[in-house]
Amino acid sequence: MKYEHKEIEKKWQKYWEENKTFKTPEFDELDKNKPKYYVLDMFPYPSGEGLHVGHPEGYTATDIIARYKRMNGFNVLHPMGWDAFGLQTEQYAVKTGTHPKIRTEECINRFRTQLKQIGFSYDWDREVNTTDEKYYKWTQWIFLKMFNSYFDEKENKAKPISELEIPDNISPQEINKYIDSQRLAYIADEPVNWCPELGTVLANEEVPEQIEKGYTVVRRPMRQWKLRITKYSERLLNDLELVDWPKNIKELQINWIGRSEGAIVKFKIKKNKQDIINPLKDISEYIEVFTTRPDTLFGATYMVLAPEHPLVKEITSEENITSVNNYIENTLKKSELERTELKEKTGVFTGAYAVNPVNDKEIPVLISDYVLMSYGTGAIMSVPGHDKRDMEFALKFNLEIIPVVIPSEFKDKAFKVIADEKKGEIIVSGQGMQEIKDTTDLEKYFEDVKNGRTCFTEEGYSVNSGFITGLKTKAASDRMIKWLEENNSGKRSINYKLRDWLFSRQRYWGEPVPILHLEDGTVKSLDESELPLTLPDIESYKPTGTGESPLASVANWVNTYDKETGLIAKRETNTMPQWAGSCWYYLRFIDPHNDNIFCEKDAEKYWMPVDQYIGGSEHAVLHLLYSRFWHKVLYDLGYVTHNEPFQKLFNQGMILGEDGVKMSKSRGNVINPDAVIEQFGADSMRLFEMFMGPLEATKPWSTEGIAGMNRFLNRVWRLIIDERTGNLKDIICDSEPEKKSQKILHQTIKKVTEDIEDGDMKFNTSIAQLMIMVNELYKHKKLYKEVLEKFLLLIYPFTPHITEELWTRLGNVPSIQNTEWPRYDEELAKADMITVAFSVNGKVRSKAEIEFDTDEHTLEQMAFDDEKIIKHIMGKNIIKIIIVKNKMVNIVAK
RNA sequence: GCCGAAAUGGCGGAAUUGGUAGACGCACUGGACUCAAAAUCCAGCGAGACCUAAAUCUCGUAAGGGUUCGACUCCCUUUUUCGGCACCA
Repeated sequence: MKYEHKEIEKKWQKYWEENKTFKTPEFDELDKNKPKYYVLDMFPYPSGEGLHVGHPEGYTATDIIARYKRMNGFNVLHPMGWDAFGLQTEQYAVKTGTHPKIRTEECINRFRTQLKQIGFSYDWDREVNTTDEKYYKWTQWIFLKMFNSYFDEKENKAKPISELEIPDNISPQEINKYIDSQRLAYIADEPVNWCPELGTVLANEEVPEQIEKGYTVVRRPMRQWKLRITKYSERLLNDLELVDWPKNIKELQINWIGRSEGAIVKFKIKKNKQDIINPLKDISEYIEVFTTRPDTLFGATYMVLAPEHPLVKEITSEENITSVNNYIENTLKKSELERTELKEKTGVFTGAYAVNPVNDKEIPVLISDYVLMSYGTGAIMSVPGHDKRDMEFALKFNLEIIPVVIPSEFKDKAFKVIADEKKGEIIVSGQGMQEIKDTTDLEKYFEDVKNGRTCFTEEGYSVNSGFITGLKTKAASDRMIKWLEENNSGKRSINYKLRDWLFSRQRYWGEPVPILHLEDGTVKSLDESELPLTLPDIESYKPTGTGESPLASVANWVNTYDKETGLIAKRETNTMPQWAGSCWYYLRFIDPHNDNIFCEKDAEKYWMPVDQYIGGSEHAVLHLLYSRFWHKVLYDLGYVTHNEPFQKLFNQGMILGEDGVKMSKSRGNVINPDAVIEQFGADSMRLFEMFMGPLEATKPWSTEGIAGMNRFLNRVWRLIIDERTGNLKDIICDSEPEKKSQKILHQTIKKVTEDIEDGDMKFNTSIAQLMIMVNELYKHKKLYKEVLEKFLLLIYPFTPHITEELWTRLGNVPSIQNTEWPRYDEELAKADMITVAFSVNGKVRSKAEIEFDTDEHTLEQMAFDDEKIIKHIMGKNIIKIIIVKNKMVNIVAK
């Protein structure tokens, strides 16, 4: 009887389902004395195309871990669900008129069937679906928690809005406005990323991907919901140290958060050379700039504002109004892409001047689109000598360049250093130096900077900079900040690139935002008891294009009233972005059917954090940053007990087509997992995906490769089953295994155990060892049941179906899952005989088989007795002998 | 441009507290079995030198240099590929 993968796989999948083999007991019934292990996949978006071979790669790895951990006595949580809100389904609805709910269900059913075919050991009773009302009720609930919270700067954490202190100087009319301005979820009326083709706005994090897909993204002012993720910049950055994540993902988040240290400097403004604007009463007396190089302040020769800067209109002088307005208009017309494209710098003069606080020098104020309103203060001081962009701009507009930093190698030529016992070093300018060194290259450097031939942007020593001249960049910056603070002209400041999260979408297929807009103009949240706020049925899913969601047209849904006050109200018609549901799904898996709370606290405390999280790196700054943020809010409010959700993260690599390029329909190189399973079986596919190489590597698919895996499983089958009779092979016996079999077995246990335990996800070497063991057993005349059983246990996490079958055929009771993982004996796992290399001058000249742990002296003797070695050292002087036990002997001879 | 990862046979890959380079699989070649094929089994398989074989030797882990008795592994320089960011002041 041959190995019939189809029959066997169907049989065991049915068995597992009927017996709920992989069910994680409810929290009440759980044996809490056992250690826990939460192993999670990034749940998929169930697209219409179904699963592709990339999905099962990570899922197989987590499945191996889950099965292994269960065998090692852990309570394992290994769930699966659906991230099912999304534009693709909605676009399909627009095209076909099919309700997204129906389409979503179809896709989910397809995905579920496919996943079950691969034999993953999920606890399907915990399946979640982000589009299910029972699920998104809690997504909305968490949103309300954010709406009803503020960020306490002193304690660096979120707190309920009821604890917000209202400053004394706020009038009663303004209180609501003040409260609204502090909420973690708030409405902002600012330029946003508008995508006309999709008919919706996008988060900053989403823009690059959509542009790559060929969509356009323009900046457009709109009233939008935002989440105050920027308040968590520092914690999101610092807490990366607490988690075991790949370096590159941490790096991506660090870059995205983009912390930079520096100072804010206040510049007084003159509308023209004579007047100072409203010096006493107006707050626009100053314009603030952010700089990371306060040490270069003496080199600031002009100031540039972003065209959208609110003070531009105020400071522009009469004669410059036309050109300034034209420029602003042109900028606003540009898309985000055009705006950030590197091109020749443009800009116009406002007619105003700023006063440099350190030397009272008047410098012109210009506007240019290379300064972004969204970063820092939207204004910069320009130091063209030491900033490339400023240099480029200065050369084009013929602005002054002053060198204020020199590279370290010029230090001795520029300064004379006199040691002083009390004050350390006193620096005297180069002009007064007694021993004048050749300073021509220093002078050339100054000339080059002034002429724009050189732009030195690195750290060095300050020159031409008054009280900081002679100081190293770091010290000069500190000294400057101190001066600014003493003179009320600025302060130390830390800036982040991270922006608040644009959280609303003008689409139908998302969680409705549970907010009412009352007739008196106030904004009010629904009561928790009113959740879920469900999506109404609708005529057309088409985006309106006006920036309003299709929900706006459902009058009987939109128009309502406030139960508390009786005021007429309109519902918020924006929905939440796709990322919302995935921000907390890992918590719902812990307690998926609870109607009273999103996740019961004791259960949360037991299961969290996720011990191992596996998914693609495309979520590095989207899902992984957003969910960390939500988790921290929930942590601050006391709903979860851990600061970070995902302790250990691993990114699987991409699987390419057989031609070595990314799989795509247009290239026709897409591999369909259904066809692979049909031909070779799920076990072969699982085994092959793990054998292709380390999990994180990007590697091409190979049909011939998977045929090889199938061949191997056939070999495993025939090792135990006699194909002619269908019975066990005659050479299998019950007696105590002899040493040769024990040896290979224990070596294999050791290798596989260590490979799974070390977390490197290099299962290719475990499989190689399993193959070596099979090859070895084929050479044996006698097979021992015990050895075969342990072999099955070892390969079980990789290929569960065939092993369940062989396990029962060897006379055992299913499921093999309930058997303990085998232990190895270190002594038995050691090799008896080992090959050592004898080399002369580092070149291997001979080898010998010897007993393991043969002592150094014997090794040396053997080397000198070796004929080939004698040949190579004859007539030479022995200079040195290096002996490494169990490895080699090297003789150095001349 | 900046940051990160990587480069080993025909292919996927293995080997690092520095110690036999190429485990394991694929492809390929030869043989056995067969009327034949498939399947299976056995053997070979980095390049080169000597007519052939064995033996032996030389070269070989992107390129060049260095440290060392000994380097895929450590250090410096360069090239290429992939991923990310990109006027972030």
